[in-house]
Amino acid sequence: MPKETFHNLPDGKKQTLMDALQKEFSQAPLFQASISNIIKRANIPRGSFYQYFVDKEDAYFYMLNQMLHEVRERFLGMLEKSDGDLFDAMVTFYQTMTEEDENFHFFKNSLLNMNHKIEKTMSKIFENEQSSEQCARLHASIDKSKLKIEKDEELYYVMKIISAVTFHNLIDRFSKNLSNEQALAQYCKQIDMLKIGLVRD
Amino acid sequence: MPKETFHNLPDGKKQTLMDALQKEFSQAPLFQASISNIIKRANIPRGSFYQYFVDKEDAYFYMLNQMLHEVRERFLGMLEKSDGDLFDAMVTFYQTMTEEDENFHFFKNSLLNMNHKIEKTMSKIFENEQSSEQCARLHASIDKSKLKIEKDEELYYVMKIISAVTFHNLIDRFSKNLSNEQALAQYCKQIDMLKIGLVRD
DNA sequence: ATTATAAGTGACAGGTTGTCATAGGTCAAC
DNA sequence: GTTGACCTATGACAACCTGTCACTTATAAT
Repeated sequence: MPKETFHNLPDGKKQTLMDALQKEFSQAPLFQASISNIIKRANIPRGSFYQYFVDKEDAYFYMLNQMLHEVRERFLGMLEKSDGDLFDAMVTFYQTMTEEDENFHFFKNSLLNMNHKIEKTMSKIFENEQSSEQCARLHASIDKSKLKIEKDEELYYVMKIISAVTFHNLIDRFSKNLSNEQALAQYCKQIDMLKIGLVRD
Repeated sequence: MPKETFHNLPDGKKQTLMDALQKEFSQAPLFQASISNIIKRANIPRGSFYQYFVDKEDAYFYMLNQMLHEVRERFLGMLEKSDGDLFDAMVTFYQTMTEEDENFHFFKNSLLNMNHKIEKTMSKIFENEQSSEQCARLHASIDKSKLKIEKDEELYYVMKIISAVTFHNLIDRFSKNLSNEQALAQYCKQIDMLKIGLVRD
């Protein structure tokens, strides 16, 4: 987490710094991004950076969390719009993630170089930890009657499966540079298979 | 790929170097491993390393591929032993990957810091690219009559789904330090859900 | 004005990487 | 056995990067 000092910063300076972070992390994945670049861009001295953040990771995860908050809201919105149909919402979600908005390159880099810490953070979009309070809203928005689950706990596994497959498809889309149409078709195919199951009755 | 010079090395020296690589990459993930450490361990001068490999990545992927070759053989063996039942074989495979053999830490590091390039390489275990010749043996070993697929092409998606879920479970197992029993139970649960499908009929 | 507390700063030590000029070995041919 | 072609070995080096720290400057409160 950023240090107190960062939060005390006047809005202008804070924004400049955020922009610098955003640019650097859009250009290179976490492990390749450099603090030197960031401070050059933000035009702050080296010492100041360490006044605000513990290190590169700290800054990165701050950014990432900020962005994910929006994404999560968007996802919950989709879920409500699709009357609690998890699969429909996921497909819509998948599509928005492949659209080239201002955060496209940031997410692309993050997905292509996703270690377990990044993934854990990203999974918050579908907040899902067993016994988390935060996930109440998610649980409330999903129409469970459509799902083949008996206990609430099983929803946890459903979410795990779906998010695993979704992230993998996004990564595939980016690493192979598939067209949006191709990638979407593949994703939908897989979602369908998840729905009906993989073994013959 | 390692340079010619590496292959020309006398076996003893080659082995020493491989051991040094293996140790370094077991101790730290690719992005944190250092060439300086490797050459210290292997007791070779800096210039020599670059005589053998293009860079750290080159050395890493050489190692990884070597190891994966064995793993793949093991997996195909399991598949045959379980009479072509893909799901049974996967569960056995999952278990062997969580056993603490000599390569345990190497794979743990790789899984916890798996970018798309590492993942692509690892997926070779379940070699599966559409229109690849290499995957003939895999296709031959799987009893497709047990699967809900119509065209051969659909097997591609089945494998994608299963490997996505499997890798995610392995990562979960390692990052949360679950016990083998706990982790296996969760994995089997998810495999079952994949088999029968996620939506109510 | 004085003092305490917070923030800003850049030179620096210690580490890393990839390169390159130089030195050393091997082997076939003359 | 000398020559030259070719491959390999070597470590000093430039260029970079990170995290720290002693020091300066600002702000606020008494």
